[in-house]
Amino acid sequence: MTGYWLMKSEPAEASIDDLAAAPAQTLAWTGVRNYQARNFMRDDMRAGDGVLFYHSSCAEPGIAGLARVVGGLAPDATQFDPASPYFDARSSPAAPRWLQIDVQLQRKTRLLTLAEMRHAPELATMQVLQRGNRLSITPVTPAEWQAVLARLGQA
DNA sequence: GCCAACGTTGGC
DNA sequence: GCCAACGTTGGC
Repeated sequence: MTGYWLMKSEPAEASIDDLAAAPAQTLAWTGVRNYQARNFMRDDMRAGDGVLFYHSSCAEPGIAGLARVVGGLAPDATQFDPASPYFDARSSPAAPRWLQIDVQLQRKTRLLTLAEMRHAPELATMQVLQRGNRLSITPVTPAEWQAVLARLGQA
């Protein structure tokens, strides 16, 4: 049973092009500091799961590419680094609070903008579009995944 | 830069 | 356990 996810990243920090340029086109997804999103990584995300790579907090927010989870669940290294903006003084290697997981590029797509997503009736149920949603990782249903691929012309 | 919405913190 | 204050997210 393959799962599907939408993962938000600020392109100024990690864009789809950064993912494409990374070794093995794989990045450790660090910086998640929300328990619900962390629990998705810990409990529900599996190697092989599909990922919609979403650019947030930028001029043109939207889905910028497709990726997949490739495993590598581990304590998020940035929580122990005092120089990192993601440093968490209340975490410790003995009892890490935050996790990272490895994500590999599948392919870059045209930008499916947030505006277009909001106008697409078949995407209206997507959690990322719900009012007040702030989660950086949200589950995507198989129907929503297929609808996104269809809209990208890559079904 | 603004602001709505949400999660977390901490006093009680 | 409640809830007000605060900080963060993220679109606009």
